[in-house]
Amino acid sequence: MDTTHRTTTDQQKPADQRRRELLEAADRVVLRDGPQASMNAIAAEAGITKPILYRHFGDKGGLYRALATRHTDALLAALRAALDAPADRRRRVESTLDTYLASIEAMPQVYRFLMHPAEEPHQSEQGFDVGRHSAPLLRRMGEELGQVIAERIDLGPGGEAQARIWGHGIVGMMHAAGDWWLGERPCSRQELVHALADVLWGRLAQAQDRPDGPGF
Amino acid sequence: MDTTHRTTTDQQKPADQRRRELLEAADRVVLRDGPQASMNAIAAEAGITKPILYRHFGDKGGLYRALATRHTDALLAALRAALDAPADRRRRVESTLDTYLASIEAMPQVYRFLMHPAEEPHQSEQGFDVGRHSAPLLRRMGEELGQVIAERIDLGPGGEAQARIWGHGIVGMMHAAGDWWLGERPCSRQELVHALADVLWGRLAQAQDRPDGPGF
DNA sequence: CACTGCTGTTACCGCAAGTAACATACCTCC
DNA sequence: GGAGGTATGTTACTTGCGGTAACAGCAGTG
Repeated sequence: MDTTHRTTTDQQKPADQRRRELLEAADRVVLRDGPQASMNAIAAEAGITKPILYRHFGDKGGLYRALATRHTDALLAALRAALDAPADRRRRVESTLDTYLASIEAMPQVYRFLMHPAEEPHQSEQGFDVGRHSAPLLRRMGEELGQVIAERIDLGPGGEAQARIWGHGIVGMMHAAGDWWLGERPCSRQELVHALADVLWGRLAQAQDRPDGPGF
Repeated sequence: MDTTHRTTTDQQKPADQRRRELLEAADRVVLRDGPQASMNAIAAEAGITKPILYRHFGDKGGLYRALATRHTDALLAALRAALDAPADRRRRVESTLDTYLASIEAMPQVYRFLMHPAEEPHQSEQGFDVGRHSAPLLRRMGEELGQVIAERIDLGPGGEAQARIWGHGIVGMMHAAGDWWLGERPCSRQELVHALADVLWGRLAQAQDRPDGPGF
C-alpha cells in the first residue's frame, strides 16, 4: 500500500492542477450565468461531464464553497491591506470602505455570487439554523473586523464583546449600503464612503432636529 | 357581459378569501419546511393541487412575494411605531433596534424566509442585476429609515442623499448584527442594542487607541 | 499477468417547477 | 329552461437539474 506517499508524489500535483482548472471553468460559468449555473453547464465548460465534478467536490455546495473561498480570501486580503495602512483612524476606515466598494464595483458578478452561495436544500434536521443564509463572507469580514477593533482600540471591560458586535454591525452597514449603491448608483463612491464614515463618527447623534419635526 | 361588475360583487370576495387561505397554508408549510418548501407540499397543506396555486400566484416567485409582502408589512408597521414613539433620539433608536431584534427573535423562521426569498432563476437579460439577491425587506426598511431621517434631521445641503445612505447603512448594520446574534447568541438583546446605538453615537471615533497598537 | 487507482463515459433515478387538457359547478342572459 | 362564460378543481404530462450507478480505458506495481 502506502498509497498516501505515492499519491502525494505522483498524483497530487496533477489532481490539484485539475481541480484548479475545474474551478476556473466553474468561475467562468458562474460569472456568466450567475449563481444558478448548472453542474452540467460547468462540466461542459470544463470539457468534461458531471460525475467528475462530483468526484472532485462532492456536491454542488462543495464546488460553490470552494469557489467562494477563493474569492473571499482575495477580498479579505485586500481589506486587510487597507486596514493595516499607516494613516489615522478616519483615513483607514474610509480606505477600507473604499476598497470594499471598489471591489464589488469592479466585479459585481463575483460579488453577487459570494453573497448568495449554493442554497443547499439539505434537509438535515438542524432545527433553527437561522443565519446560514447570510453569506459566510459577511461573517468572516465581521469577525475579522471585530478582532481588529478589539486589538487596537481600548473599550474598557467587556470590550471584546463590544468589538465583535461592532465588527459585524459595521460590516453589515458597509454591505447593505454597498449593495443598494451598486444597484441604484445614487452618488459617487467617494460620497458614499464619506457618508458612511460620517455616521460612524457620530454625526447622526450630533445633528440638529429639524425645527418643525419631533426629531429622530 | 359586464363581467367586471359581477366579479367585483359576487366572485371577488370568495376569491380573495381563498387567496388568503392559500397564503396561510403556504405560511404554515414555509414555517415548517423553510424557504425550500415545494409547491406540491403547499398545495397539499391547503387541501388542493398545484395548478390552483399557479392560477392564483403565477409562479413560485409570485407566491413567495405575496407571502413576503404580508410579513414585511407587519414588521414595518411595528418598526414605524417604535420610530414614532415620543422619546428622545437615543431612546427611539434603541427602541427601534430592540423592536427589530425582538421580532426576529420571536419568529426566526419567518425572518429566515424573508431574508431569502424565492430565488427566481428568471433569465431575463437584465444585465447587472446585482442587489436583487438582497431581500426586498432590507431595501424597504432602508428607504423608510432614510425618509424618516431626512424628514426629521437637519443635515444641511445634500442632506436627503446623505439620509438615504444612512438609512440603508443603519438598516444593514441592524440586520447583519441581528443575524449574527441570532445564530450565536453571544450576549443579551439589551447589550446588543446598547452596543449598536453606541457605535451610531460615535464611540468608535471617540475611543482611545490601545497603548501598544497602531490604532484603528 | 493480475491488481489497484485514477480518469472518463453513458444512462439512469428522483424530484420539483410548470403546463396542458379535461371535468364540473355556478351564474347570467336570451 | 337551455346556451355560454367563468371560476374551481382534477389527472397526467414535459422539462430540467442534482446526484448516482455501472461500466470502460489507462497508468504503475507486485
